[in-house]
Amino acid sequence: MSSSEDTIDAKPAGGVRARVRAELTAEIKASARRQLAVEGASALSLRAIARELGMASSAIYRYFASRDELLTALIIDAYIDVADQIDAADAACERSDRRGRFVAIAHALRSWAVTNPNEYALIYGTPVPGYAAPSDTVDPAARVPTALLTVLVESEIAEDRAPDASHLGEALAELLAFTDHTVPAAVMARAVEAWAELFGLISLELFGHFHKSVTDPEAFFAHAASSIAERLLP
Amino acid sequence: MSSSEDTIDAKPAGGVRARVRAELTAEIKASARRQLAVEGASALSLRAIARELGMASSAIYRYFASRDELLTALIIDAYIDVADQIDAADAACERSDRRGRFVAIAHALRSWAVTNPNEYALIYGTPVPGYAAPSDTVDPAARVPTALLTVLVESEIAEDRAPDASHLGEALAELLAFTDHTVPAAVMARAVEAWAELFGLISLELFGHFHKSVTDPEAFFAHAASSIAERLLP
DNA sequence: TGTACATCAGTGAACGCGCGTTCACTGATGTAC
DNA sequence: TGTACATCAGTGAACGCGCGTTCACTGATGTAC
Repeated sequence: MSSSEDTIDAKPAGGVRARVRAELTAEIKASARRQLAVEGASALSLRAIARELGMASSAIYRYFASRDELLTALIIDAYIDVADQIDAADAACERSDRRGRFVAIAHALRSWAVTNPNEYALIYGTPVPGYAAPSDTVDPAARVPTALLTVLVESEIAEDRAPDASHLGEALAELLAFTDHTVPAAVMARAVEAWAELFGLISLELFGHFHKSVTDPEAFFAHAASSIAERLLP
Repeated sequence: MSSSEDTIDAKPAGGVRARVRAELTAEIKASARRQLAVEGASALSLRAIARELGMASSAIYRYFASRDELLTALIIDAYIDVADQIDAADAACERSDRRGRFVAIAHALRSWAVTNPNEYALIYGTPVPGYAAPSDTVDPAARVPTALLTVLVESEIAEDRAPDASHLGEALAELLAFTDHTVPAAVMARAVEAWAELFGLISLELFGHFHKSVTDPEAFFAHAASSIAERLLP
């Protein structure tokens, strides 16, 4: 989190060299993202990026130590990007309108996915074989589920009206601890179900399984999102 | 569907050559499946298969005209395999126990996915870039959703108790026609939601997003499946 | 049952391609005095 | 302000690898008479 270097507006501003370097780093990532769209993550090629940028393939190594490091940067960027969109959508809502916030978050998620299908596939689709996500990706990855959970936590669902959720306490222990046990297990279970349904809807749509069945995925998603909200936040 | 050739037990049985050919075809697919596990679909290599089988790489072309044709065969096999498992689970239930049938289908789906994560990723994960699924895959792919729908159709949900589902008539037109309009739009919407949630749960689990949150995915899936059944089949 | 011919499986070399990564290098930009 | 040195970006050749696919070929297995 040494982002202080980037935001300082002092005279040298990190120097001309640093600025040019940041720009080229961004260009490399942009070119890589364009490649994702055509070939998919596992076909991401440093040489193809260098070709598009008109530079020697070896020059990429001044910016990323390896192909995997580039992939990691793309993954982290994608997580940050969705999370930012989601947080913005949430922030635009009346704080007390929890259903509205949930629906807004859901729509922000789908919008981002439809606009950036390759980034979506990168982080929520089949993991790239042979690639092990480093721990840097964990925090950004947690922001989306956290945003969904926060809506829950801020609503005061003290009562546990769902039946027999005690047996889930163990399966969801980590999550319950994460919210300091302010959310009862049965409610948490419904939240995880909602989370799964949202991602299921988006994945089925983007990966082609709604072809010839759900012909208007956007309309259907809108319906599903509000019906989940009703179920989740009574 | 020329499976009659395979099942005939007459003397020549298609000839020795045909039998050997079928066996080697199966061996090639088995080796390919083993590769999926290690490298993922996009890294599937005909040369690696040939190496494992101890034959010249060019020999594979006596069995599959191209890499894509092999991939298609694997995809179709995977669809058939899940669907067979699901149908068997369904068939083992009391016909009238619709909730039981739904839950059995759900568990068969997850069991298959957990046992064959690579085949699951092949058909329900990120599509292989550059690969266009031929129309032969459509029918096998439809069997899983059809099994889920059939449970619905066979229950007599004549009443449409959910509110304002008329606006979904268009989005779900194909599905409603598929069931000869015996299922009202609102119920169909709940069915698609259920379908999405099942796949969402399985995908989140298999693709690593339950790590450190849902620590007992099997227990949680069991809970979710039965709560979906209650919601879907009141 | 035996012969003559057609079909097919499998071989091994080759074509042309792309890839990630390393390395010694040139020249430009920055830093210290 | 000017010089001397260190740092860094970018180059181009090379290493070693794997890939899908084609092709002319050798033998073995099947078929027709």
